[in-house]
Amino acid sequence: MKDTPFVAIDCIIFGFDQKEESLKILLLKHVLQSGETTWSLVSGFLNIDESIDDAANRVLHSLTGLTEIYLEQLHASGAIHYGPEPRTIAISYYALINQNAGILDDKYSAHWIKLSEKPKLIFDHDEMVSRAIKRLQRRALTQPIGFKLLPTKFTMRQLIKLYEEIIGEPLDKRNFTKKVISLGLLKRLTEKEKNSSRKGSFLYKFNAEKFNKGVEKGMTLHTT
Amino acid sequence: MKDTPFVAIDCIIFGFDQKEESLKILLLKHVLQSGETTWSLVSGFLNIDESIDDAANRVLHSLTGLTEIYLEQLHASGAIHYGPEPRTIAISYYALINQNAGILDDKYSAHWIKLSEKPKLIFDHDEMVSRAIKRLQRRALTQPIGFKLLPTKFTMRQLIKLYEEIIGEPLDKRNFTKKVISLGLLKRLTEKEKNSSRKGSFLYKFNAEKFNKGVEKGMTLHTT
DNA sequence: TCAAAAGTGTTCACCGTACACCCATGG
DNA sequence: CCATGGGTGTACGGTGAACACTTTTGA
Repeated sequence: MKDTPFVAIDCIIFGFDQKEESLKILLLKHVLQSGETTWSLVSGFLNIDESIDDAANRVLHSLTGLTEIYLEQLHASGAIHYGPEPRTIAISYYALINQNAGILDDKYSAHWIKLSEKPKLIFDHDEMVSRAIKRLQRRALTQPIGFKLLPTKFTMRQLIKLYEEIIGEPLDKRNFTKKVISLGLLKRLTEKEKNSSRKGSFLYKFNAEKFNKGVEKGMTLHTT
Repeated sequence: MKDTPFVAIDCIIFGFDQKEESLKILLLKHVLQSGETTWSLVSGFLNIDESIDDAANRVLHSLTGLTEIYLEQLHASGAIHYGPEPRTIAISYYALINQNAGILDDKYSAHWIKLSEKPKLIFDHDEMVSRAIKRLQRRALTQPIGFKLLPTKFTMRQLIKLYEEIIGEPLDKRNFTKKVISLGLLKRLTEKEKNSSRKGSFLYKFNAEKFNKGVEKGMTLHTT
């Protein structure tokens, strides 16, 4: 028996589907020789000559083609009698993608799945996902992290819908708008987006300077 | 070269010295053959046949004799070119000890060191400590976790001093007392502790039921 | 009698929350 | 002209924060 375990890297990748206005995660579909189908997180193994953060980036890039991703370590799990043999410990990361979660499917055999429609995953990946959701919820309420899931220009409606998806509760439009504006995190552009409504709605960008300060101060959001 | 890394477990163990009213961590002193002295966290290696949580408990117990400890995983670190060869990744845990941080020194060759007097530690243990302090500070402001550092019966003064040590700022006695009482986390006993003052001060215990609810609701503390 | 710690209330300012109507425009 | 989504302000209550004096009793 080996005396050191394998180290797996598992990534919970969140994306916001702007069309469906829903939060999704990127999953890999495996078709076994038996014909059975299983699902897993985007995963790989740590190489002996790379740091674990590098490994997470490599895994993410090689399976999705994505780069410059917000990535944060979540947890190391290493129960016995659960998961693959030989002995493996798993380090999970969660990632936020600021691109429309509807593209890049076929090329990489990864699929964007609505959180509410998530199939059962292998090993302890389900537990990792629920841990990632909790982390995302906590972060969203204390840091302006949700912005990392949106494209450069976005409407206030998209921002609200995104936060509603994350925390799983409806938000008050006026209070939310007031809050994010008063935090100074946003720049309203003069452009309007005209597809979604007859009136058209303003586009916003992030105010990058204030953004970083805001992370420290925290960002409390109104619910209901 | 091996293709899987060693997995180290490093524990940041916090204790509250009631005599000195200061927060301390438990460190191991190593005297090298050269006569040089180095310091490290309480550490060990993951065995192939135990979970990582079990490993943390084992390491903690074998080096301190302590059991039934509050333990929480912090982070996995695994940079290359830093730390021991052969390749090792380290999983850090932080622990809170509810016993007076002045005992059990000699028996286990571990030393309680004031945070302000912490020597430089080996590898990336300093980084782990600062991460642990941050975590403890955050937890202390949102969960009644600080109670885990006190004995069963304690005075309000001790509780305040502990929180002041944790967050590194003075607290308003009246506001703090009001807050913790209103949260219902405490039971005031009829006993008084008579050593610290002529008047004597009431002893408190935790209200275990409300304690767990309080964890969910959060506990905000007054500063200044 | 005095020193040293314990105990206790009030006021103010801010912010989170609830809540509803008019605007612009493409069809 | 009307349906659809966009945009905006006010009033109330709760809570965090500031702040000082009296009590007790061992030495």
